[in-house]
Amino acid sequence: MRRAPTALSRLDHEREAALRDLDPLTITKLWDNPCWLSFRLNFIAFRFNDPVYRWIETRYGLVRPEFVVLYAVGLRDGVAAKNIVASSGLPKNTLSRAIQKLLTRRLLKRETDRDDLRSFVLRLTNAGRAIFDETMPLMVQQQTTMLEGLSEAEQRQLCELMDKLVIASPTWPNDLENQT
Amino acid sequence: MRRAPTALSRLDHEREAALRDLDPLTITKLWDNPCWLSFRLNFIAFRFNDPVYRWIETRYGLVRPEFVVLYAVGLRDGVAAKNIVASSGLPKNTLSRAIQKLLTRRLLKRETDRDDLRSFVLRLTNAGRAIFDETMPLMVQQQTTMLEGLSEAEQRQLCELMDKLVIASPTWPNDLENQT
DNA sequence: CTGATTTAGTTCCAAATGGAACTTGACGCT
DNA sequence: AGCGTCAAGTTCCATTTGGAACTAAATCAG
Repeated sequence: MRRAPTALSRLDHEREAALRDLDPLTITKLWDNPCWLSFRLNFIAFRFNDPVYRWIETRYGLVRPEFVVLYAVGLRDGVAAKNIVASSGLPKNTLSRAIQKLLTRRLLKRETDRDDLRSFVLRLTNAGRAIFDETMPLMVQQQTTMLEGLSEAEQRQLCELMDKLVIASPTWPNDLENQT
Repeated sequence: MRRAPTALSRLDHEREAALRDLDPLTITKLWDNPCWLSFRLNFIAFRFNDPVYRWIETRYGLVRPEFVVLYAVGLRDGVAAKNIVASSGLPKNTLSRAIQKLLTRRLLKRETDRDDLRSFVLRLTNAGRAIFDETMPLMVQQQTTMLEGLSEAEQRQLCELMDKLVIASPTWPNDLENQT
């Protein structure tokens, strides 16, 4: 027996529900698309990002780049703008402005880096930390909900597979044309 | 034996390379982040999307929303703007403009939908199809390269796990606050 | 059938975005 | 030390973006 009958029918039921709720073009992009990987990645990521950014915006009046900064500094106290640029893919002037905004709102503070006078060390203020601490559990909850459809073992598998991809990523080409 | 020694050392070598090439903050976001899922999704998706969009822009002068339209119509001839809106998450005015641009560049044509006179049926012209046909193999190649670090079995696993997530996605909340 | 509501797509305009130039400091190299 | 190149962050400004209002067609309620 490959799969328990109940599991099968449940999956079929859910598949039906999914096919009913999703736009036909979305279904094509997900299941009839040679580039299934990127579209599924984007699709799943969007179902996480979109609620998070809308929450952050309506609750705290922080727009996307601002929250990117707050979250980054929350995760790793003392980073510089350049690190956020490198890790987010956002242009540095956008992030510069986001940092200014957070500074004037006193959610962020900074001091010049003793080792590199061009650079600043960023830290959250108590108010900034409060937003981070309030938001993190909601984000974790959203992630938990999203992973609930997978068993413990499957969640671990997913984590490991994505780990392998990330580890391999430095070898991937940065340009389409450089593929021989 | 859990893992062949060569595989282990190879992984360690690659892990070291990854840790060396990536910004410290990126490493934190990937491996020391309660919300590992979304960041890894975004990270891997970005390594695909970014080369693709830069190629499309420099090669054909198409910006992101324009290529989103071209790709969507290429995948599924006869879709309407509303489908592209629903499947891409881009606002409808942005897509409206992208469609106008493609129409004037004669990469796209449209006819009114006989069943709904508000709506249009979109199709690629030969010129539009040529771009799609030229780009698709490069995108598939990029995807293949990205998946090369995984075995056949692992690739299938990844595909199935993402499938399950997508199938479950209609049950995920659309708002952070609605979590009880 | 008629009026009220919803939907597909467009237009308007204030705001966000991001490439490019700029400023200041770091890091070669000789 | 002196000069050329590079890097961190900011500023400038033309372009893009996207919320909101709009038009016209479809759908629903009575």
